[in-house]
Amino acid sequence: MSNIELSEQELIRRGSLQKLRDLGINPYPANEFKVNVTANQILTTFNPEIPNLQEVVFAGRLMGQRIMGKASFGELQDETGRIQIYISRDEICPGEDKTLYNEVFKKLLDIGDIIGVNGYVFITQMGETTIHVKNFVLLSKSIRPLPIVKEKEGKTFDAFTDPEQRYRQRYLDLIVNPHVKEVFLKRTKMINQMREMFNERGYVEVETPILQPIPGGAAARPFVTHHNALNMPLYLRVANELYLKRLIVGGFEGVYEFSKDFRNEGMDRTHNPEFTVMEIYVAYKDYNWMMDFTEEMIERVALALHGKTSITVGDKEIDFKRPYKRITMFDAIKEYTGIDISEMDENALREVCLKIGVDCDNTMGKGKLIDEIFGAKCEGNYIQPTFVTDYPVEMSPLCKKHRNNPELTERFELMVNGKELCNAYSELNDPIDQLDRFQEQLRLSEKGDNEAMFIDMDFVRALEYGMPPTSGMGIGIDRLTMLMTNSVSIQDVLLFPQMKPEKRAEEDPIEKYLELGIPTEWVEVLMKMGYKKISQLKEVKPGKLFNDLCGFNKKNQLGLSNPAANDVTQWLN
RNA sequence: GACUCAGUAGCUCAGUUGGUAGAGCACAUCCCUUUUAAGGAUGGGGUCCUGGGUCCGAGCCCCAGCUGGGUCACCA
Repeated sequence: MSNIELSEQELIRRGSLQKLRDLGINPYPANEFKVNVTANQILTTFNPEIPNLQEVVFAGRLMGQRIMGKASFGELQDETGRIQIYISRDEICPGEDKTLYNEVFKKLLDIGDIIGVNGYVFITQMGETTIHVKNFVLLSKSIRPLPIVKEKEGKTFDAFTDPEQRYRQRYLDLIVNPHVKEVFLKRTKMINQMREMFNERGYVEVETPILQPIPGGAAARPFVTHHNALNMPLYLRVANELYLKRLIVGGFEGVYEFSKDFRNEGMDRTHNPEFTVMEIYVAYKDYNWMMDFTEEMIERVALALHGKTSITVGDKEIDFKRPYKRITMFDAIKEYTGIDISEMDENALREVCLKIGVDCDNTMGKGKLIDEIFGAKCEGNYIQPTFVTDYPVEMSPLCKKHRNNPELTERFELMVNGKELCNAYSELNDPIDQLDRFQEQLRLSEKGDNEAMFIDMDFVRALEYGMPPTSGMGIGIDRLTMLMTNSVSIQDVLLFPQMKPEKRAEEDPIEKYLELGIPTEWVEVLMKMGYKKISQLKEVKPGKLFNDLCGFNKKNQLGLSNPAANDVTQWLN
């Protein structure tokens, strides 16, 4: 980047960088810097009566500076928080040479620089726990100014809030918005809790293919890619269900995976094209067992994160204390519409839809119609955790038929805050039934249902060898994190949410300008003035360009010697 | 995908029938020195998202586009 593109503050910082080097200070030293304490440890353990922490070594990012002649204060931020530092000139510079204080600390350090200090901890007259610095060393120079966020009495000033910048430059968000880090620490803690619980029970964490020849296990539009050596299409997985069940066939009796899945669909507050799902499969269990297991898991997560089961989500209070309400889908529909659909056929259901104002069309089968009614009239009402069970067979091609009713399946979804959080089955292990269901999906697909599943014949073959009765459950980790951290957007629980690429203005390479005989220094000027392409340049009159160039030179005090009007004319020919 | 709101200094934001581009913080210079977002004084800093149009004149009005937010639709 040429200097002409930089803001004044960036230029000043680059100047400071050079001055530091001139003073023999390496702004990016290589050696290890051994700290022996964190900000949080200092703030929580310092006791002025002992006193402890009299030889601390600390490193962090300089987030504030209050310079006052012979003595200064600053704030350093490490992973655990912020701590004030106190620096006095004559301690840092005991001799005649006061450069380290007057120049380096006061002028050449900037907010954002990472420094290491050693000294002792004390409490100022104002009652602030502070490191009294005996020495400091620059560990990394920051040449781009940070947004300055200030806080007093819980009130935030000049908060860095632009969502676009926060998501695109998450590193910046994390530096200046400490509460953001909390969300991600909770996310990790949540995942660790779940993993711990599964491992305690002897279930095995596995990894299954992300690149799949058949994108099975869910009905969703996949991302497609191509393998060159095999010359075949491959799909990013939309689910890992069929692979985990193959492992149950292979003799594992409990397997789980935290799985990044990919769906080529719309993006909004609750959908990102890549997202995380935890799926677990346990042999010799059924969906009733899995409901108990799921309750236990979620209650455990809530307790680990909040120390209690009742959590505020938006304007609602949600209690994750088990047991959760269990209701069949038919009863749920009866509860909210007053209509008993349990004996109805497709036509009767379509009439119900018309009567209660639920959109439907002729491509919809029985299962889809029921799903629409449930989605429109019931789903949003389940704020407290509720297991909705026994879905119609048409909607659940991988799920075992209900032991008491072949039109239903042994499936449950856990609804929380009006949305689906978990999905679980007594897994279908009858290979002949499975093939029938896949073929039914194919028929639905031909009928126009673009959400129907692909057929995976190898999976059917695996079932033919015999899969033990198994229950499986999948839970959206991003959605669970949103609930547990009271976040309204999936972007707030993903470190790097998907964004459209930043648009960069097209520009011709410098060589093209040089070919026209334009000197390098003037190419930079032209770029800065907005002539990013030769074609733009060709459209302007030489006289105007000449005037503009000289004017720009003068206004910005570039100190260049102006070209001759004739030269400019030559360039444009 | 539809509708809607927004984009102005490094950050947060003002900007009056359309008439010389503003504030606070940050930055620079100087003065002061144990301060709690902000000591004092002075100063520098702008592609008003981009491209068209209307107009004597556009940050402002009109059209198109880009990026983002919100609502809805879609999302077993």
